Amino acid sequence: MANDQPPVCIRMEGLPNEALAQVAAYFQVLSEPTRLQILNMLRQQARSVGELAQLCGYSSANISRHLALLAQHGLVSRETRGNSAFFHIADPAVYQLCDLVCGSVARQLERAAQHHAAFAAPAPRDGQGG
Amino acid sequence: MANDQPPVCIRMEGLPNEALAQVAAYFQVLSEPTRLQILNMLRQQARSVGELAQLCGYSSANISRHLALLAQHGLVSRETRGNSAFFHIADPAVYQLCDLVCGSVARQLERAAQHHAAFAAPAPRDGQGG
DNA sequence: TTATTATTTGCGCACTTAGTTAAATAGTCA
DNA sequence: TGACTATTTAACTAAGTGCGCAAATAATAA
Repeated sequence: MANDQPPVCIRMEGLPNEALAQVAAYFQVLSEPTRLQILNMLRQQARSVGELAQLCGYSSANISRHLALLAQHGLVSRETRGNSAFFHIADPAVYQLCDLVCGSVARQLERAAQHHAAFAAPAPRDGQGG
Repeated sequence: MANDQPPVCIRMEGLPNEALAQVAAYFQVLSEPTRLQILNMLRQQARSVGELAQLCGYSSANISRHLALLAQHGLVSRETRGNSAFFHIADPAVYQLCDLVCGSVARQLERAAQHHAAFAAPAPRDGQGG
């Protein structure tokens, strides 16, 4: 399977509330640092539950639940190997998403830093913060 | 006002946990149907708190809190007009994000529907569910 | 000034969720 | 079969969140 991402050209504008709830649910899956950590670790290769648990510093039970949620929303897929469960990324679009958010967060942090600097400095002279 | 979105080329990969928490926080802001509704309503024009409250069917207090959160993360901006507070989109990138998620959700729903159909019918023939 | 309208904030309630430990389930090996 | 390992699920706790109501705050009008 090379390209399983058809351009589903859908816009959120005009979506009924039911559909908005689905979109919100997807965002909610990504609203947890631990789950983002997991996604980061699966970026290069598939990993088992125990492996991810050790890397994250949490219990296997906890990571298993996170993985179940990620799988439920189609972000990761499960594969049984021996008596372990390996998970790999199922929807690479999630990385586009995360990178977009990283950009927005970075801009916001920059703005906040300038705002903060405006209180520390007596007069805003030049916008070339350094 | 042309293009105030410099390509901040940041990837989530390799981000420290602190930064991941910021990214997660941004996603969390978008993980509420009411807030997505608000963003949808601000797509075309700025609106006041009371106006949004009426359109959403919630109290002004509730909408005010949602708007404060959105503003705190740089998604909307506040502007005082008369004795009303008007809010407008500050980070248009949020719509890219939402549309991307709409695509992922749509793909996931399609997959789920096929999965569901596989259980309902003995042979996958036609999708005319009633 | 007071009256009116709009927004924000304090408080409580119902509900959700991330984390734990312990028990249940699934798969491998002898 | 039983012993062992890995994963999942159940039960629970602590913390967070959305909501409405009511009070506080801000801005306009008289």
